[in-house]
Amino acid sequence: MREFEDSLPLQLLKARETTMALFRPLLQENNVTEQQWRVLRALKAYHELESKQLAEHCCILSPSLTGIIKRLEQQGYIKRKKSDEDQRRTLLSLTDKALNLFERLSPHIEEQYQAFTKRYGEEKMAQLTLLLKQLTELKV
Amino acid sequence: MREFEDSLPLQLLKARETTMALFRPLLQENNVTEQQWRVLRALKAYHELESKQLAEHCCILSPSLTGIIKRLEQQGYIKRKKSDEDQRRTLLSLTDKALNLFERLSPHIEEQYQAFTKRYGEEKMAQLTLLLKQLTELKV
DNA sequence: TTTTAATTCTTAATATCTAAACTAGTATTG
DNA sequence: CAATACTAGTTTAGATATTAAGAATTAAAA
Repeated sequence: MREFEDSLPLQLLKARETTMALFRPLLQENNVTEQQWRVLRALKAYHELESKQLAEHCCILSPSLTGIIKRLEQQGYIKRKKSDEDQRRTLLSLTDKALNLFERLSPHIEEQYQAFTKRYGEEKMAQLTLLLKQLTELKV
Repeated sequence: MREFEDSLPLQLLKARETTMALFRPLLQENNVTEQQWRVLRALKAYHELESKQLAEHCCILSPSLTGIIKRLEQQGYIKRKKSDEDQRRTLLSLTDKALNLFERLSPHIEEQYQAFTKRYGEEKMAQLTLLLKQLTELKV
């Protein structure tokens, strides 16, 4: 039987914990959860998305996203509108308040990222990114 | 601003999803959740642990672990006893029922692992493991 | 030794995860 | 066009995550 710490899912989980630790304090100061931030970032990158696509990009299941969107809307960070062609679809996008949030946070995020990359090593960072990408592409 | 998909935490999350997809069906067939399985595996590796150490190994916070342990105990997979020296501590260990579960599942788990390693490549697997370990050790 | 501080575990409140069932709108087929 | 199948999104129920606060016990300091 494989040893506990050799488990690849666990290694990935711990690595993720380590990286998220860099950003968590900043997010917490601004009352944004980790998942909310993921959703906001996806919407910033794609400008307008349907709920299903958003879920795909963020690795969040639809039922979770329903609640996350509801709360983000209440906080005034995102707006929704019904699609004209298909009444089932909802189009989501950011508000100005959300864009302001990015203005404020992005510099600090980037700073953390740079500092971390330096500590870890640019080369390793590139290697790791490549390996992760190749792994994820095995999915199908 | 960094592009959405370049986010290291997101890459780690997706990679983890990919690897967990290998084992999820098996766990689900046996009515064990991902976290429960993680706890059981840690206890198998260390034989006896306090709640706090267990949380550490499993990357699960104490409040979550309280509930997980309660349910695992109800299902007859783990047993608890109070420490003699320190009444605050609770010692946890596996029952025979849990050991039987491992007998049944381990071969299939290992099989999935082997197949995946083959697809991904042994060399890459080793590289990835090393990079993740080095990353996680930056924590402190 | 009495008070204070630290530690282990639990509870509470809110957010999220997961699988399954459900609603409403759309597309297909006969 | 009516019956059926499919799709996007939601709700539900139970499990877990996260932060803060609380209870019990032990260690440290005055």
